[in-house]
Amino acid sequence: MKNNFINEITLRGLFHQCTDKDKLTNLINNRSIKAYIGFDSTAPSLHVGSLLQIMCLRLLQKYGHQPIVLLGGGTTLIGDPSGKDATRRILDEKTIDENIKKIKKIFEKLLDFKDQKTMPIFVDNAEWLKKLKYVEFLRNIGKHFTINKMLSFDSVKLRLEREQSLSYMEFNYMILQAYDFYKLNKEYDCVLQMGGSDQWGNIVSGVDLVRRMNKTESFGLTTPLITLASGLKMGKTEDGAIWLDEKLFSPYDYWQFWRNTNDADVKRFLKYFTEIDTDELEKISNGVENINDLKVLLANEATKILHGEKKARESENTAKETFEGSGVGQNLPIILIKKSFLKDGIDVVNFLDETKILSSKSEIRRAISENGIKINDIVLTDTNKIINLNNFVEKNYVKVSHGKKKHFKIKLN
RNA sequence: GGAGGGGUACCAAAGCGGUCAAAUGGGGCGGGCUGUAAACCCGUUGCCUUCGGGCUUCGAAAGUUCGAAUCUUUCCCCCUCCA
Repeated sequence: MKNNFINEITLRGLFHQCTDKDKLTNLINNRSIKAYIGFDSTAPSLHVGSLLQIMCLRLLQKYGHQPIVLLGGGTTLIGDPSGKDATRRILDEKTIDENIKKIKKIFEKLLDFKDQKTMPIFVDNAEWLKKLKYVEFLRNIGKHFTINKMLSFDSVKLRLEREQSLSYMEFNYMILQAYDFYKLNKEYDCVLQMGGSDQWGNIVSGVDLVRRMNKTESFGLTTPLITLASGLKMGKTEDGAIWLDEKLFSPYDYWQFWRNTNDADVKRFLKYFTEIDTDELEKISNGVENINDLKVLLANEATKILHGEKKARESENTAKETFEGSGVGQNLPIILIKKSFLKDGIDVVNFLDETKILSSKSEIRRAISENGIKINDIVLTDTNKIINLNNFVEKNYVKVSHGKKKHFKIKLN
């Protein structure tokens, strides 16, 4: 029974909890609604950690509802204490604005803009938050919040229990987020706020505030917190972030990320991150002999959603050529270096340094001594090997590999 | 405002005059096994090097000393308790 949004997210395992599931189900069966999710604008791109929420928005559109994407220029200035041990780095407004612009572009790829009725609405809460007057705000909004209750929310409680400081600024975050919902409810008739389960407290506060201020019922719905089989949070590590912006993380790398999913996670991820019908999925995963085929399916579908069909195919082919044949994948990242640089021949260390594949000469030497560098698929052992124009005569590129998975084509310009 | 504790590499955390480019754990990277998986095992993890070494790092600056992450002074930042 996938006749509505709630059923489908439930089947896909995206449903965690809802303020009133029956009533909300009833509502969405009767009319098209608007629902919002707020996204952090602390980085110039979203990463896979936000993807689950975005999938929810896509499903929302599928069932004829309209998503509101809130890019939190206002709340980002404050910093959400949820799930954070320490105070976040506070960004300046200019950076946040730039981030918002870039993040919008990503949504343009991920959401559907064709149908006027379900076309996403972008809002920036800086618009209203920055205009707030303190005393007025305290009198009108602040009176609806009790400290007693606020202290009971996990985001606050945990910080206090661990005796980690929580600034007054951060403490106010949930009020501002609640205020966002109130505003969106009032001005856009937005009746649903969604988010990760860590947002529950903030969301419920919003639902409460809407009831008190606008005298209407609104709903909150959360998705489960996705952890990997390894226990790690998805896409959360600082340097290993899987960015959705292709400038930061190429489609091929993105494809590879999904292709390398842990066995234990594949079936779940197919439900979360692809839009293959759940019954269909059941059949496919039961019928498949080699789990790697499922990983390829996942990689293809997930890449398709973000980068489009063509990029997905290209990535698959490149991967096939690179890993299954001894050939060179067509779409391996290409690195250009100046012809003049090689004119007189140069030792590999400097050659590799010029490609910027590794970040220092020490690292290059180390990699070579660990047998981690291949030139045209031959392990490089000699640090003094000379690379010159002759290496580019036969083919117009040299293939350089770092480890088993990172391959590059070096071309001259 | 008063009293105390602290800032060490990507992160956590030891070191408290030389043997410290800095223990250990996590993370990262490479190798092995394998299935481009997990688990496990091994190596590696500041920069440069003619591979002898050289150079710059332990919040910032100045100083003591033959010699400082370690001692002194000033400054900046963080935390805890009291008012």
